[in-house]
Amino acid sequence: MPNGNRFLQRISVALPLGRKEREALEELLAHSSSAEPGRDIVVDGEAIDYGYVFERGWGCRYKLVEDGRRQILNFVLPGDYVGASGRLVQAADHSIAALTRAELIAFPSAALAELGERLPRLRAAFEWSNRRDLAMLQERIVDIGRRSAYERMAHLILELHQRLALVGLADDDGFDLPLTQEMLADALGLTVVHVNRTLRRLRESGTVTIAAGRVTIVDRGALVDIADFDGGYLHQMSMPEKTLVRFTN
Amino acid sequence: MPNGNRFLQRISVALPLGRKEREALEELLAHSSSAEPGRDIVVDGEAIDYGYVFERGWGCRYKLVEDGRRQILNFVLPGDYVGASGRLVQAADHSIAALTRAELIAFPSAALAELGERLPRLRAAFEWSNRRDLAMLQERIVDIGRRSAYERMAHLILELHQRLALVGLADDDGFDLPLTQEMLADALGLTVVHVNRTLRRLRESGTVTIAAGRVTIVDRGALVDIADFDGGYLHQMSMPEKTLVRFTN
DNA sequence: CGGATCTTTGACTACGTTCAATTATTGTGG
DNA sequence: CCACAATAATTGAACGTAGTCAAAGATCCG
Repeated sequence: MPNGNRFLQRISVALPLGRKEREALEELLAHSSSAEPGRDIVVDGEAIDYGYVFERGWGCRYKLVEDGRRQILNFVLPGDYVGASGRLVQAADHSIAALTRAELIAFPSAALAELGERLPRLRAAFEWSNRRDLAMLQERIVDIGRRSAYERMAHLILELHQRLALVGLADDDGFDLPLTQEMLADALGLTVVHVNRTLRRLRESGTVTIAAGRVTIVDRGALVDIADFDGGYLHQMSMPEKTLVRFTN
Repeated sequence: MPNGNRFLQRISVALPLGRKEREALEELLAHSSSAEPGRDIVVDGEAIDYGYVFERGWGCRYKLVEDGRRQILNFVLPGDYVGASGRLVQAADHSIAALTRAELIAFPSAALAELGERLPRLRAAFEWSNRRDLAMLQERIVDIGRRSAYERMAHLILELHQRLALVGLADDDGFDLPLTQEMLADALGLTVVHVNRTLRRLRESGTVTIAAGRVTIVDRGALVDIADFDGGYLHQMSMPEKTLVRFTN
């Protein structure tokens, strides 16, 4: 399987790329590498010259506050693009880390922007990716700001399930979750202890089980109810056909 | 003062636009209108054909959860652009409302995208705006997820102060704040009651006073300490000159 | 096998919510 | 311009969700 495939697979859900775009991307590919769990790929405040596609493994975008507390902004799954987009940003405004062993492809962001100049459809693909990130961040704000720990956890599980399903990494009854409870806590704005108790409650309610790195969804309907979940924000931003044709060269 | 000025003023902080871009924007201008306080400008889930610049007045982007609770994602200040960006989204993934009487300019998003096709520098301006929104959302997540009510409030006050200062709507010792405590609560993920108590604490600590629609910053240094504030995320994404020249036609 | 990391549980604390009532403040029609 | 209604701010008391501190199991991994 050639490099860049995961990303192309992912992006194609919203916007099928033509041969021209695919080829250009392949050429652009700077290098692929693998990152150890815990390793920072982008560091908050430092210059950022590359964008990255996670081909395998999980990562997260996060920020630290003064006293060392961490807030995870978003989990990064296989097929996701992170890092520099466009030529606007020179310093990263957050960090990106690998949470598991991960395989990445790096694209030099300057060249990527250059390429976007010539290929509007490719540009649209990245725009789509940005839009999706924005939508997820917004949902996360609602989550943390206005939902209880219980609802939040249910919501996150459903979001991950849906996102993973889109790249073939989940089946109907669950998915592999390579995250510690501390990572969940950092994403949900909770403490580890409370995450643990929340998971127990969910388990005892008979809706979902998390154990041994595996999430088993027992009663999805109940979970959706708890979370007030509507996955629309995860793909509503797909390209309408009317718009698509405009990009066809 | 011609329409679009606030926006041009705002956008120029990051990216001075040339005559060509200015003229194109002026032509594009669909209509300007004013909105009553509380009026929805964009409704979550509905089609969205326009982008809007707030020329005067405050607004917010928000989402509702099932039971009616509201989470404000972000405040919209004079000079800010909101709404459709690019051609990717057809249905809004959040609502936008006027919080005070507001004057807006509407741009048909399709035409805007069209225009962006021809004017890379204009496109970059909107990209900059999106980036900034993203940065603010991220900071809001950290705020709500990992900071206490006290810290959060201090942080919001400093953010608003800085943003308003950039458009000449604040001076060193404070700014006019046309928000009710309920709006603050909805933005910070708190209840009205707790916002009230938090404001009292801040007042009693001698750092900042909020009364009669006016924020008076007494001790900015102390406030920055409380909030762990670094305003970098609000303008770090300005265009470096090296990049700027590339856009000069 | 043994150390480190992660999970789980208990007891206690506290930040923030809820419910309720009172006091400003604002806006509007008579 | 006042009266009255509606909205907003403020405070108290009781409650509950989530945090803190601490310790014991479980699991992972060299």
